[in-house]
Amino acid sequence: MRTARRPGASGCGIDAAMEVIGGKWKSSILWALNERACRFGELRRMLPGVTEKVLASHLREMETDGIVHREVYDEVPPRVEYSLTPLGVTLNEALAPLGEWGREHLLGGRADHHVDATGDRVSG
Amino acid sequence: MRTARRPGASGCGIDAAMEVIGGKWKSSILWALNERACRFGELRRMLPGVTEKVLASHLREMETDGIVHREVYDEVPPRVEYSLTPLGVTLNEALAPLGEWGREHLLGGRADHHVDATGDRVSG
DNA sequence: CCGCATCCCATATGATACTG
DNA sequence: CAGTATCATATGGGATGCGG
Repeated sequence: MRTARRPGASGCGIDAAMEVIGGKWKSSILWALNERACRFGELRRMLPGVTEKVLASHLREMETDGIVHREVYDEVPPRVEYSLTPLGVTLNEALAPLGEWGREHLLGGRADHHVDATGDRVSG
Repeated sequence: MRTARRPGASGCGIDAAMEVIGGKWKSSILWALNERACRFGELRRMLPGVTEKVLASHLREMETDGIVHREVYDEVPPRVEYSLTPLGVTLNEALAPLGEWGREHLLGGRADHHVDATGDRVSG
């Protein structure tokens, strides 16, 4: 990531967007945070298999991209909470159709999914 | 690609979809083919910077994924044409919102884009 | 012209250990 | 708990050359 793929390669913003969500866990993080703010350790547990390094890297990139907000509480037990910015929410919304497509055509099934990123709970 | 990222990582189809369009040039290819069928060399020219190997690899993966159709004409001058399958068209449509998001929020501008992937010319 | 095979490198990702 | 540093590995992707 952050390699700034040559602009205008495809002529639309997909390429640019792909860079933002290009990380292996980016979409998962996005999805996890879509419901509520989470602490570092929480995200770790919600994303089985991700390592601290990768999680931290992705989180920082996403923060740089303006889709994730990092709230630090300098309490005695260190605490940091990550949440989606309004921009992150819009990204999640833009991602929804793709998610549905994948579910429909790839996972080969439309379970009665609980529409989280379709605009129902974009309040956070 | 083809690594079959662990299913259910994020709980929705985004992860699955990401695998289909995960290649560096996948989305560009998709976008290029969205307008009309193209020959190998054409695609090469349309995607400045891509190498034959990568282009061929991506094309094959996309064919395997059922989003690209490969038509072979065994004429004296070898000719092969690639085009989007109906599934590929739907993928492009699902990708449209993401593309718009990227254009709006990343490229920082909504030029009066010629809506190619929004369903206007999904005829082929 | 279409496409594949091989070698090579850059990068992303992962495992582990350590610091505040 | 949060985050960093280092090392190791896997994969993608690029360069080049060959075959149909």
